[in-house]
Amino acid sequence: MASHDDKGVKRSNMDDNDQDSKRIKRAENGDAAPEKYNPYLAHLNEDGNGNGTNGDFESPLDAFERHKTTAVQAAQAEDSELNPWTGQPHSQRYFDILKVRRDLPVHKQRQEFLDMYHNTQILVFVGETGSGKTTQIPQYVLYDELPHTNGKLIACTQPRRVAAMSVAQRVANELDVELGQEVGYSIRFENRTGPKTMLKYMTDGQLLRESMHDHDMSRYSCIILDEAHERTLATDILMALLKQIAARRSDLKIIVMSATLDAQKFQSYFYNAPLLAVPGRTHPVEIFYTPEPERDYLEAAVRTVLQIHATEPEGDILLFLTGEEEIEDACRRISLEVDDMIRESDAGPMKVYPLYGTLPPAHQQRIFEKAPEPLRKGGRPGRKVIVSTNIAETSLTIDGIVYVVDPGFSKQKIYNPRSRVESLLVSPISKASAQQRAGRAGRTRPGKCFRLYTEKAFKKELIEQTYPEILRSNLANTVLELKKLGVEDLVHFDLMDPPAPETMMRALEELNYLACLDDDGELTRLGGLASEFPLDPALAVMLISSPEFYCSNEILSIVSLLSVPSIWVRPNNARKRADEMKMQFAHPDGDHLTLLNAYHAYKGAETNGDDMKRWCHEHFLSYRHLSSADNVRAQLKRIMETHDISLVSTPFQDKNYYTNIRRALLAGFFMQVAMRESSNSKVYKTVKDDQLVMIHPSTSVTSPYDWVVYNEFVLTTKQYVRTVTNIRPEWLLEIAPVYYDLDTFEKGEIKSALTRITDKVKRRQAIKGSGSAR
DNA sequence: GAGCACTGC
Repeated sequence: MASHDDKGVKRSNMDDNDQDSKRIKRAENGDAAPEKYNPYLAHLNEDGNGNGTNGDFESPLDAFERHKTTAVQAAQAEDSELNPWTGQPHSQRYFDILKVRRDLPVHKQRQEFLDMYHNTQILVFVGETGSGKTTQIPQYVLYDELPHTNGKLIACTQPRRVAAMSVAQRVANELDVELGQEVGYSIRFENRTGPKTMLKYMTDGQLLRESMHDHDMSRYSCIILDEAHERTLATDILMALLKQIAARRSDLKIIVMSATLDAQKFQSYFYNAPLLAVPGRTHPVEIFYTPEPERDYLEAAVRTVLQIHATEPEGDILLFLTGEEEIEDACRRISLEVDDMIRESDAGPMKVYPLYGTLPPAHQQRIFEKAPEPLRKGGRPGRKVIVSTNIAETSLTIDGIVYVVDPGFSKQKIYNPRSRVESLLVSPISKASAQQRAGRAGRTRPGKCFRLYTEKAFKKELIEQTYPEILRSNLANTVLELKKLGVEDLVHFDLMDPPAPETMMRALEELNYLACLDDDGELTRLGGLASEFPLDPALAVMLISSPEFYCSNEILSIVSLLSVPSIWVRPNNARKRADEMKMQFAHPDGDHLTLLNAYHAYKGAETNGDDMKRWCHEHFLSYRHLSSADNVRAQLKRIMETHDISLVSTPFQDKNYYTNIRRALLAGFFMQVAMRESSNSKVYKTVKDDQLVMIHPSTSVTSPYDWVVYNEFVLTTKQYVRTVTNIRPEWLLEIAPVYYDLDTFEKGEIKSALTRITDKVKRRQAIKGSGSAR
């Protein structure tokens, strides 16, 4: 990100300078001059991409006054022959889309929106699905902010990349401009904006990253936070930051957009900002509850789907379950039962589709296939049922769903600051989630939602909103970001839902041990550097320290591989072969080293000119995740280069090649170390936390030493440490002397083991010393 | 001898 961000900063300065000179010129000519005072339009003549447009055109916008425009004025400009932003003739498609846009619920309230926008700095906007807020509001702002007059951009954030990309494309079409020109988007790995860009869709995390180098967000005149009700970590931090920035920058406007449920909360958080609500456009959904609680929700879910198929009219079904295994199981059971139904009672055909995030994209696409035809002419209609995780609640919308089956559970991340463990737990959903799920049935016509819990449970037991991410996460990364963002006082940083003090303390403690924060809580040089990387602090510190261990190239690869989903593919019907393939890459001393071997093999085959998709398939490796790791690696490498972190390797023939890497792992992960309970035991105890753990069975470590460093702690049926590598305990005292300071170490087996080792090392050194003296 | 809800930088 460093390189293109640098460009971004330079560019915006250029624009500003450009703008200044134009502004002066404009002042000389007086306000009426319709001359080309538009820095964006000026490029049309220069860069050769302007299709020969003449920048000297009379735009209806010339008569507009910033923050004083009306809906009528804007509509007239939109109706004109020539595009007011580019001077190009409007296409027929433009007018076709314009007609549709004017039919959106939000359109009726354009003037009302402008009146409010003109009179406030912060505005809360509430619009349900189908209101058109994501595409229209930024355009209404565009016609009022007139970015060509001050060179500042309008930003609209989204929690997900796909949304930022697809909405930007849609709005570019609506404005009849080319994507990446006047309208663009910016997401990790892809910046499709240019010197002419006025409206920029971006991920919330991307705006947060940007603001680390521009604390006032000075490039923007208006920032729109969309889908704020989702309460992502990035959105929560942005809201608190924007509250502060708004006090410093009276010229910055902020719009917070949300679905209805929590609107008042946003309003009061932003000093009782005015609120505008626009109805959505959805069909009614009838809700059914079970009279009695269900003992086995999976069984009940399968039964309900079959019952819908047998008794309800045509229409597709969406069933929400919690995870891959459960979904595959349910799909099998439904398919079997439907076969029986067809044989026994002449039911229509039903196609069953699983849907979850780790499913390859090509398989995900299958859910959009049409429902099957009746088995014979005039037979009972066919339908499809999609069995999905929460991914269908927000990320993916499927048209044609008429029936939703909601057992009321989802897997949620929870964080326990005491044990410092993040884990996934099947938990009851919130009322807001239940409503969102039900809404999925009413997108194309009136639908039905079957809740597999009682109405009483819905009212009394479900919480209103899912807890925001900030309350469910390890905040080490966030605290580091905030320090870099210049937030001095974390305790009084005005977050909408402040996390537990213990979570904050844990994060500060962790960053202090990593030497990212000093004892006064101030950002150190290392901390500043670590915050430049889009990584967890431990990974960043490991990467920054790796040149000292002569293996930064290798650690860079390992860090990238640890930053993407698992590269190992293990299909249910070929587990044994997959495990055998993995053995080819296995390094006896560590899973980190095994990952590295697989990556090197991958790069080798690539250089060989092999068909990489095929190669990966043959070797049971995920092409998707390996190429994504490659992408991450390139980004991290750029950041290392900009900060003069050298890329070095120990020669592969050197006997210390792997030892150096194993030692470097400890530079970041010295807090994630476990010691074997006794020499024959399979049980390990984690350092300082004293958790009893086993090594995850997926490991390739054949003969575990008494000490291992681990990448993650997973809590499932048992407590496991996953991705482990053998280490020598004396390295700990050498590489992390503060954390392993025996004077402050709590009494126990680990302390005594470490004490024995120190003594041994001392003795050895004494012998060596006396030996050389002789 | 297990199993990755979902995002994001």
